[in-house]
Amino acid sequence: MGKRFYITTAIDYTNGAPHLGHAYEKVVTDVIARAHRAMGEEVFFVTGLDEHGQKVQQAAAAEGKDPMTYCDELALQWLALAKDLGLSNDDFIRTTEARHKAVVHAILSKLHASGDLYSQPYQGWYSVKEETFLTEKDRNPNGSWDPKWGQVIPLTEENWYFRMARHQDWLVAHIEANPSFIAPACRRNEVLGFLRSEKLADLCISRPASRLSWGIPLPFAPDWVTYVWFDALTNYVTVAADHGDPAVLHPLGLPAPASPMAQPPLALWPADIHVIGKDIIKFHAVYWPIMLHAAGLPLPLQILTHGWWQKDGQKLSKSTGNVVDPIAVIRDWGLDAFRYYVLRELAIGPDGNWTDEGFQSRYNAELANGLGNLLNRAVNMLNKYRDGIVPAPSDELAPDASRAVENTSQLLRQNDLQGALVAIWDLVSRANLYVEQTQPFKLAKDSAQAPRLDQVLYNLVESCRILAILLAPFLPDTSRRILGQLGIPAPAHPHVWPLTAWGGLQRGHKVAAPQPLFPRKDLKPMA
RNA sequence: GCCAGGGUAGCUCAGCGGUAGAGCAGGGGACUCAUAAGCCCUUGGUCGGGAGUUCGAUUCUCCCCCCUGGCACCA
Repeated sequence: MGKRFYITTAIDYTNGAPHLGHAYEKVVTDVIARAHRAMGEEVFFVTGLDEHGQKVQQAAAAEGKDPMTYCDELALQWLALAKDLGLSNDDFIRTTEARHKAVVHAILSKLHASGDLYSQPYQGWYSVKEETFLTEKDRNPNGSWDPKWGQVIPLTEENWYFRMARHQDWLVAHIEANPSFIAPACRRNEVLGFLRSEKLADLCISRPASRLSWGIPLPFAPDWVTYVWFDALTNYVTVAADHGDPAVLHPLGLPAPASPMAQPPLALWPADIHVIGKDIIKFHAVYWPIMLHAAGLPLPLQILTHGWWQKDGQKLSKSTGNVVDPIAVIRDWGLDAFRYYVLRELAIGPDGNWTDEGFQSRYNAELANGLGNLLNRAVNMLNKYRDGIVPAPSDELAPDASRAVENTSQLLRQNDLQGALVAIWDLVSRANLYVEQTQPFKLAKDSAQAPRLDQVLYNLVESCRILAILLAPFLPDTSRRILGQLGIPAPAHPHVWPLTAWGGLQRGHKVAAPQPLFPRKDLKPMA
């Protein structure tokens, strides 16, 4: 039972419909998962939903539904998104599942027993209308409360807290000793910056059940439910526990689960990468490591933080209609066009800007004119001049192909998906240039040049075959379609990287008919 | 306010001591296998402002201006 490469997305909070940001994070994670599979690793990729909490409770009530029904209905929408995005996830976690409650209870019980949790009254100003405590920051400069809060009353409430401050020095040391723990580096610096300058406050981990019923009760104090942290973050170990991972079961004192999911048991924990958005970095780079440390569990190896998307230089906003609907883009342009644009346009880290013009420009220039046209002209010429029969191998472009494979592999290992696509397109450009330099359409007119034409055609279709393999993690469907046109069946297993070796196409092999991969589209405003 | 990172061709960015580069966009050309795609050539910048160090600064130092991100419950 070898340790699998375990990668997660953040779980999404189900108080609305999915948008570009959600879709982006999932695509990034999917590509990394597929890349590791391609390069020979056993991978476990999980995404899911965070379904508890006040907003869900309120949204359900507003629709006259009980929360579980509300969550079940929304979950269908999110499962559909995962399918539409072509995700290769191995599990899908929902925090309302029984398997999750068991693990949350186990962690909380362990921390309670070890004295890491304590209860304490909190007194503050409470908005009855909004059902939330207010702070001095919510107060108007003149000391009054904004009318939007309605009636504001002083309220005392007992809650449970998690001792964090005593782990602060340990965490700083851990981050310093593990430079790749928080990526990219600018995020690491930010986390170190505030960890060094501010003393961590203990974390309030509960809400009275009387005020928030939609949650997991504290195992040692059922009049409270656990509040977000131990509920949402714990999902990552829930999945491992549910698949029978002893690295989680033993420290938490959990029995091996009876579920079929745990047969055979998998070794998942610790996670290799948590992919998250920059907005939740403190939870993943500060709270989560401390929670795990206190519970005696190993830490994830990397918190990989991506940026946010804007549209036309403006913040995405439902109220102003400045949104990108990933489902609509996929419907109109195809899944791989969507995946390509978000991966190629934005490196993992900085914020990005979606423009319809940019999308169409990359679609036409890079997918249609670059990759698609290369395949089309290569397959077309082989059909036209050699009845689709592959000639004897020739290795004129082998060094270029192997450079592309080498660069792509290296960049993928660094999670530089954007850089890897650039490296792959270097080969696309090289092969297109090769056509101009060798002019096979002229060679075809002179029977004395037949041997030379054979060489050129082989180099072209073989380059296309290697491109299909390199693209498999990024554009799985396109990869299959290229192989299809080359008359090659889809690989039987995901560990395809050995197929990047030059010379895979055999003499005498018959390719299929050419068909445009990405039909060119006229530039016009997107629907 | 504090911390960090930036301000270089129309756009996105690389360069970081020896008087500027790429991709895209714009302009021109030869070709024709191809999704009128691809290929070749090309216009275009007092490198945010000022001072200093230096034989010499886009590159180093200082000051100023502007932008972005972070500063503890938004992917």
